[in-house]
Amino acid sequence: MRLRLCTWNVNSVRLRAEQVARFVAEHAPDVLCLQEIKCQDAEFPRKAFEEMGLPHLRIAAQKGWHGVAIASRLPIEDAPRLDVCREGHARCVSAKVAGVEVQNFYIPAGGDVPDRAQNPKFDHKLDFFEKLTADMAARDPKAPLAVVGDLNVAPGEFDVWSHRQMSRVVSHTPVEVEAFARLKASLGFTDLVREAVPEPQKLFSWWSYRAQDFRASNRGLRLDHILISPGLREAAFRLGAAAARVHDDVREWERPSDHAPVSADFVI
Amino acid sequence: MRLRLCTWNVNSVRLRAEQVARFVAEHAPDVLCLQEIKCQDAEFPRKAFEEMGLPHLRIAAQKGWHGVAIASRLPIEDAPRLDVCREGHARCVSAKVAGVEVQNFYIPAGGDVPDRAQNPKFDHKLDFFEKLTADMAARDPKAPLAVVGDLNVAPGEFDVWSHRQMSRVVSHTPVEVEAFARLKASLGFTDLVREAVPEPQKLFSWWSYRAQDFRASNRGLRLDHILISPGLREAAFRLGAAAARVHDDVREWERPSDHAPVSADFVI
DNA sequence: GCGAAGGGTG
DNA sequence: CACCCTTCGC
Repeated sequence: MRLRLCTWNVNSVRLRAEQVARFVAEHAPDVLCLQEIKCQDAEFPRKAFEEMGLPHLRIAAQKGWHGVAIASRLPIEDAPRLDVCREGHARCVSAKVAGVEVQNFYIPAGGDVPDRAQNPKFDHKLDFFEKLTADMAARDPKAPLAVVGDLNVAPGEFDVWSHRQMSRVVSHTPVEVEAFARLKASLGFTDLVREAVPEPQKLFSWWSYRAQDFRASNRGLRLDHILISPGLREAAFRLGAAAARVHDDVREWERPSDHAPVSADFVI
Repeated sequence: MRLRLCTWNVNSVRLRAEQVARFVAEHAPDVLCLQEIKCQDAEFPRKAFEEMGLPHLRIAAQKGWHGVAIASRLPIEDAPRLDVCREGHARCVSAKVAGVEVQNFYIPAGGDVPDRAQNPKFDHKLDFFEKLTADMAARDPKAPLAVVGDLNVAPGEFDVWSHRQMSRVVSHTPVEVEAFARLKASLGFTDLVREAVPEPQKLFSWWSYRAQDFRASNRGLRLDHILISPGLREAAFRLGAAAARVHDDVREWERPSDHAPVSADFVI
């Protein structure tokens, strides 16, 4: 069976309901992980997701800010609820679908100043990575697990439009890149989208709203990720190469999110 | 030549550009007076008005609030600029089109408490009426003049959904009704829309956004007016009865203003 | 630039 | 309810 897993920072699920429906109609994800739903649980457009064919939901929501959800075509079983956000924000949600554990995160952006002592938001971001890394280090690598979401770090030099300029900017500073690398190493994760689109190809999943024409300037960052455990590698590579991509055309739609969806196919 | 003069409180001309275009396409006003354009001069959608066939503009604008404009199919000449708003708001704009002077006003709503001493907004509203009345009293009645706009007073008992209840509510209190009557008397104005739709017919031009179904409850007010000087009466009645109306169907359109357009035809 | 938030107005 | 404002975050 093919299992298509997608992750998308929608920047308000209520304002983006139409675009989500279009993406689901065009690409038929089996599991859709959302970040920045920006609504309370009761405000989530459940009916729209039912009509899209994704009736099974796990939602972690709060008023107005953050918020994550997993919508699934197939029934959802419980998966461990991680306690990695010290501020109590709605930034983590989990599910087990077709035997695969999915952990969906919206990691804090981290503010402007890349200094833990000066900037509590940056400290929170690194603390989030540390807690998450510690949890993953204790896992069984053979269990099928996907860690997905807006991790708010562009981990490689080809994941940013300018490695030199971005090295001083939050999302691509050395300390964040190292935190990402430690998370990846903790369980031997595969960065699946990067495997499918190898370096030195540039690959982005986010472009600022501030650019007039995001295609022309193309000052993007790859912030949205699908990391898979060793136990899920076989399912990802059963057809040879990894089938994973960024749906950057979605960034051109009417009233888009600033993030594009990212998807990966598994055979399970 | 037929001259169709319309007035409409659009409640943001930028958000209502489509509805204005539709109204102009369906009713072909020669002169369209707008209130509550809610934008600065540079933000006014000039191009859209050119495309509607109303390229001649007079705009009195300020940031975000109030703001009035006159858009015309025919060239505009200068008309007296009245200094009747003591707060310096963008509430007055004038034009002379085809020999007819048009004075377009957005008179202050006046707040909640109908007491000049307690409520400075109510005092401002009455002061505005007094200054305007004084200016009009000094005019030549034989000159063709139209005073139009959102005057924020429902002057007659059939201009409100409930005369008894509204007599204690700002817009229909006795002191406002008297202020309106004095303005009307100052130059011998004709309330043209009321002439076309005589009492005791109820006639409204505004319905609150708060009502679920404005047709069902029909708790409207007639706040938008076309007053004409004795010198313009002949042009209004040349075909017998006055051709003036409220376009209440517009209140049912998608994303409507809370005010409906009002129009009057002249033969000049 | 584009989302939220709360506050003010009609 | 539905516009404006400002502040905030990304």
